[in-house]
Amino acid sequence: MRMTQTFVPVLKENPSEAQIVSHQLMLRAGLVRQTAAGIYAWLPLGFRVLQKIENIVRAEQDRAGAAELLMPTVQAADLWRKSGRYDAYGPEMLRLQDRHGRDMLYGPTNEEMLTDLFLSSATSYRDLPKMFYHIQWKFRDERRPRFGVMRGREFLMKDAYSFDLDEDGMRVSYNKQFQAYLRTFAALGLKAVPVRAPSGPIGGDLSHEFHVLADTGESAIFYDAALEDISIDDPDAVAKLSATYAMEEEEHEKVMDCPVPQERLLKRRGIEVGHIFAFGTKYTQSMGFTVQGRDGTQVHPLMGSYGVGVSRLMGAVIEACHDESGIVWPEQIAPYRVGIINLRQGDAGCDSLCDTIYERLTNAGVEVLYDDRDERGGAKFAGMDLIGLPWQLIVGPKGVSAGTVEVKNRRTGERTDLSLEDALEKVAG
RNA sequence: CGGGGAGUAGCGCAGCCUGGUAGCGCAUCUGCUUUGGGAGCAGAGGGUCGCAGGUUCGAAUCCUGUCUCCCCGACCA
Repeated sequence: MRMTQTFVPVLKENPSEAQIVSHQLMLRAGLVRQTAAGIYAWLPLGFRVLQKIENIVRAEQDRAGAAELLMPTVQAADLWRKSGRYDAYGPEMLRLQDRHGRDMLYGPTNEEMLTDLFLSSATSYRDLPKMFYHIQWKFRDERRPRFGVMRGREFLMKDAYSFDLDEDGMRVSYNKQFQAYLRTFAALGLKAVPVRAPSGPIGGDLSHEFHVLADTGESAIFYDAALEDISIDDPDAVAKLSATYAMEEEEHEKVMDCPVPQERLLKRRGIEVGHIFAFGTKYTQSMGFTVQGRDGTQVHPLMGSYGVGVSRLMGAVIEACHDESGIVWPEQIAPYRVGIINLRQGDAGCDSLCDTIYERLTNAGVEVLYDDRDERGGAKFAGMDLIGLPWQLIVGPKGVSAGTVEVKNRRTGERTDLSLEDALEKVAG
């Protein structure tokens, strides 16, 4: 993509509404723009990142055996009256009426809808276990939206729902999602800590929150240093992690005798990016969902639900991956892999070398953003650093006459002059 | 929802106290000079001062109402 063809409105100054660094950088790098409190438009660069995060989440859900579907954003109030949550949910639910005066709502979550969908076709224990997920926009009318995309009112969320015949099965499903979460956050280049959580209003007794470690995180978490030695590739990772001490500050303070010796107890800040629950029959009971068991009796399936804040993750990644100059994207989710900086736009030698690089990388399937604007070098350098693509190829008159291209690694700052061939190879990965 | 703050040019801000018809930086446009880390000079364009009432000869400025946004707290992916 050429910079002159896409839309990347970078800002030199910090917009006054942004307080935390991820919010500032998202606005400055032209990823998003706020349209109302807690509601954002995703600009071309931000949208690309969002889709990449989504695809990583999707890949791990598929691997865990969850079936993807897509449920609507607008739901009928009657569905929620069945479960009793229409009245219980409170002002965070955005309620509306259609032209006939029917009560509708913009979905804050989908337990009712999915249970209702599955209930009519699942009649036997043979239909279980089953796990579903979808990635959809949700709306929660937060009292105070803040931190940009990290606590918006409208947000993109992956939520998964599992149905099992018994406790053991429910635990198996729960662990599958647990494992999927470990893989997902690792694939995003993040360090995430599973923290035992009070399950709150959804109910049930088995629940974990996943916190991405970042100094600017909202919540403080305490955990056993041993947790850091557990590899997610360990087949017993879930069991080991579940057994290792990790608590949010508030819960930690309630613990009388912390089982972790002082010298091994770590305190870090984290951003909650995922939350999993196993809550049993809460909705299958209220929604009247039963299947016939092996012994002929009717039983309520046991459910779990599993959320990942997809749009929030972008904020979390930036909190964890940035420096003074701007964003430093992990390669997997960078909007483009390579940025080309033409230092002398309009100079025949520079233009043609840039065109060659652009075409060859594009043909090789490498995602490239070519800054072909008629701007001075300084502005292009600063802009490219701000946007944070992993690799920069810098083309100027000096290099053109010397037959070299400068390759810069955004993360390390390392810069090397290479021949065209070597530069292309280095950057192609 | 309680407490605080802010709405003036695309962005960041001053002016408001002590009413007299709007200014600065960045950005934009034109020209010239520049060109390897957000260029220099000269010129130019752009604002119903959030909105609605009121006071006044006269309101960005004073009064009332209202909308929006931000921050701190209590709740959430």
